Amino acid sequence: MRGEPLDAERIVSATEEVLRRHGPEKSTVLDVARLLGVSHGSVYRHFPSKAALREAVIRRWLDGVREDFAAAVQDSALAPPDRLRGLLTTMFAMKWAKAREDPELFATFRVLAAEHSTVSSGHVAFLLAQIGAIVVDGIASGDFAAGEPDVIARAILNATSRFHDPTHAEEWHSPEIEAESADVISLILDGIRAR
Amino acid sequence: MRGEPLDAERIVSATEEVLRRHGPEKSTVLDVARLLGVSHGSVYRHFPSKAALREAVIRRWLDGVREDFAAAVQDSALAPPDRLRGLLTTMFAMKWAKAREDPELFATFRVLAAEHSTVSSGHVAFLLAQIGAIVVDGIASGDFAAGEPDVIARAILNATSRFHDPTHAEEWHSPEIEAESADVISLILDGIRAR
DNA sequence: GAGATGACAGATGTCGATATTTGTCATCCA
DNA sequence: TGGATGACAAATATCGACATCTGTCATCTC
Repeated sequence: MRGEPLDAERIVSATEEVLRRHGPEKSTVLDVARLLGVSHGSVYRHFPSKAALREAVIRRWLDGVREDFAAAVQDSALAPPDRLRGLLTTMFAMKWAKAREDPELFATFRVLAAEHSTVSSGHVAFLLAQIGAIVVDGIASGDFAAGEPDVIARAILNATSRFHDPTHAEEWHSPEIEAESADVISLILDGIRAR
Repeated sequence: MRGEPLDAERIVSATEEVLRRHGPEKSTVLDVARLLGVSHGSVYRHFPSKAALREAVIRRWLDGVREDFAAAVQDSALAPPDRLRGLLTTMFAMKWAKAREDPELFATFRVLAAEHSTVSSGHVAFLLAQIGAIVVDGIASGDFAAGEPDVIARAILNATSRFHDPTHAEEWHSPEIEAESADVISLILDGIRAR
């Protein structure tokens, strides 16, 4: 750990590791400094506060999520309705997988996301844009009824919050969650389809 | 308070009052006994545990909510789509009003409801039945497309969780919540409408 | 004797004294 | 001279002694 130059990137990685080990309550910047083999004063040279450091962690984490997500929903040749179904299904499945494979870590990031709502709402904006783009295509192709794409995209995200909002993470353990999400997605697709 | 016979009903009322004053964390059965002017041993003659007492409170509270709700959505002469819109709008408005007019008390009942999930799921079953009845009518009248009423009712409740699930109570302060709920309701109505 | 009481043990909560952490900064050093 | 250090004050957290609460039950009262 020692030797290499100390930059923001390494500090963020160390912070992530400390959060992973100790959770959000018990993580201190002293822990981060110890892990890096430096004094805590050095950490404060790169980040103005503990809050800023945590924000950098959640920002980087969400950047990664967006990257994974974009890769998983490469725009296929499918028609907009199927693309939308695929996007939502993938989005839910990715969240559920993360929440289930490491609930502690997921809870940790949930705390950080709540602390830094600015970063979270940026993430929501990204999801809205992804959905909105498909809605625009669908309206253009005549698959979807005419309407305001932004309003429709928001309604879709709102109607599926139980399946993607981390607030509902506990409910994602239910074996019925997959069937229930499929039913809601079908309901939505019927709702926006052209008549 | 003294003098009258001590029955379960009076104990539940006193408990509600104590919860209202002190909140769920600080409420003790000693407080309840004090308010009633009896010893705490007497309370334990009527309820086997503090948990059972709290459960009785949340049960009675939800009974009241159902009564108010049933009164507010008296089946009108409207067609099923309008009845469904009215039911959902009323349901959300009632919750929002309660959460806003006394957030502390609402939070208290939220804690109790979470503690006693059996009671809560009974409440959900009631809501599902209300929605399901309208769906059945709508399918019969030809307003709604054919389908499994139970599945459809659950999908409707799931798609609107952001607007009725107390987990989202903080978000209900947003001025956009009303417009967003209206958009989701319209999306749902379009989704179940016969083609 | 049906119902209320209060003493009691064990569990849980409170509170102040003590220790740790956050954030700053004068100093050091390569 | 840019970057790291650790002493420091103020804010937070931890801990154990003490107080309160939960649930039981032998006893009392009407």
